[in-house]
Amino acid sequence: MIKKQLIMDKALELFAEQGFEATSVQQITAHCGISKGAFYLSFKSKDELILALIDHFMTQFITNIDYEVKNTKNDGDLLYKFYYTIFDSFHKHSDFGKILIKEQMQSFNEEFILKILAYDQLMEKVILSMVERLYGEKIEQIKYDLIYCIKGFMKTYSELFLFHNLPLDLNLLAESLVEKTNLLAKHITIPFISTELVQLFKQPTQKEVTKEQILDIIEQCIEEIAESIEKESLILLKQQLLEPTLSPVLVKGLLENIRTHPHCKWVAYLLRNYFGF
Amino acid sequence: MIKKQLIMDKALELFAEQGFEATSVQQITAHCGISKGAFYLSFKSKDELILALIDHFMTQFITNIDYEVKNTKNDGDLLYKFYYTIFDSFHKHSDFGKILIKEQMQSFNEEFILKILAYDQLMEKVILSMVERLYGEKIEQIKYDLIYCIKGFMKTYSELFLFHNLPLDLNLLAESLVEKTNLLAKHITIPFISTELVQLFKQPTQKEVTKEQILDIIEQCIEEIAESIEKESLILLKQQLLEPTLSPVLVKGLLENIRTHPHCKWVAYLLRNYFGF
DNA sequence: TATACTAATGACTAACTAGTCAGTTGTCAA
DNA sequence: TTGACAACTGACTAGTTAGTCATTAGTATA
Repeated sequence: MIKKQLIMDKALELFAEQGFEATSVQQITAHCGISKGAFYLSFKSKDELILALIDHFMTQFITNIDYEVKNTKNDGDLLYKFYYTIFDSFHKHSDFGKILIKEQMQSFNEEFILKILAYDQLMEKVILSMVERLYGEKIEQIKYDLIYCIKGFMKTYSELFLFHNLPLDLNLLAESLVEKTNLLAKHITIPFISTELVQLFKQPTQKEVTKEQILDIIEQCIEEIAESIEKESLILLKQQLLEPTLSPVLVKGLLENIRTHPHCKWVAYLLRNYFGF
Repeated sequence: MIKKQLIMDKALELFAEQGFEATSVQQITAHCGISKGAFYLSFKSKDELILALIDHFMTQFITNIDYEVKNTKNDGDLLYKFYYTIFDSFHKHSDFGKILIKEQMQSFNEEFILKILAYDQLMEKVILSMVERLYGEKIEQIKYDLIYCIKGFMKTYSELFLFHNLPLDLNLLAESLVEKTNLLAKHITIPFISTELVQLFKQPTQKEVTKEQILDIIEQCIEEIAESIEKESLILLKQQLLEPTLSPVLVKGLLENIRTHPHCKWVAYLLRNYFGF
């Protein structure tokens, strides 16, 4: 397990520099100081490593944003916190950010694209819920344009510091983008992306996660982590999922317990959605 | 020469699908119906092919936009024409557009990155001149933010139709983005990208093209193209470059003669800048 | 028809790749 | 000390890659 993490860390560095395909398993193992065989004890294949990386960071990423959005009570702070969290994550995990921007689309492997696309749509969902909460029905006609503008800001402004490592004033960046977003939200009259247009490319993916799938993931999580409050909470949450007995406030408390544990973030996100928090 | 074009066309299709590295020379030659040896008669290496592709499309691309911007007399149409031309080009050369978005940064080869970066800066220069002409000194403080927002629009909105091939209403798209751009230009008060910040990452590249370099390129161009008005014009322009004798209006006419010829577009762009049109 | 030249071929090399597996090492418990 | 077991190694296979070059096909001129 610790070895798996080592490989993922070191591989990420190389991928960010050279890209997936240009990086060989040889290079990765050399960079880790382990043998080729040891690599294949942790991962079935090179592809599995890549998928694991995507899952690891994207779940972390979306989970953070989603939590921030859902738990900011004051609407006035919401956009600011959104941008701040986004760029803070990008900055902290700049290696993964580079990969994401670089390799975001059809690199070769159908599975990668679908995975990244699915996560991209989750992110859109989070942005959409934020936009709707902030601006209400007034922006019904222009909400998809707004989402695409926000995504545009995220892309161009993150490149600015991902690829030239400049000193970054996160506070100013967030404030600046909040102003831009508010401006667009208040004054756009000519939307380009209609609801019909969105339907046209939203057919695939977007499948709901079933209770059984969540149970599987909890199970896996329980095995992975050591004896702790998080583990106890997970076990109780699993029972709650099978047979609801606890009151909502208790469940919410249990979710708070596991919220920050790196291995539980994704489960926490799924459960929050499942229980309707 | 005709074979070179064939290889570039067919390679582009494969690159757009699979990326540079995932596409082998074998695949390219098979797709062209030629032998491996024949490939190496046209290009010294696989890298040379890629560089040639970048040059071919980027020069075409920037040249088109630059001409459109410089030759639109009415400021009211300028932004509209800019967006229209950009997305029209992206749409027509969607294969190259995909590659550009995908592979825009450090894929592995230092030379590619520098090339694309240099063209990117040329594009920024064109956008900057347009923004300054449209909004004047009012936007002095926010002009770089404006450029980055425009680039953000270009990125997100082009992905929309590059990767899901939807029906595209170019007119509506351009109008919609014109409105957004004007909104931002008029109301932004909190810029993020200061002039100092720009200086920090603008050190490399951006070298001016010398008269001698232009002469070299003209020479090459004259050899490449058949006997024609374009060729005659080129020869006269070359003489003008060595020894200015013709009046500006005549030079401008000669430039008009070569403007649309695919092999001369880049030369025309360089000469326009050199003669100050 | 003979000659000279260029265009084109594809088997070949050397260097790489992902993935395997027989064998070695290290670490425990008995 | 012995035995059992898991962790680990790196030479190995089978395949792909970019690039070369002796050979051949095609064409134009004398």
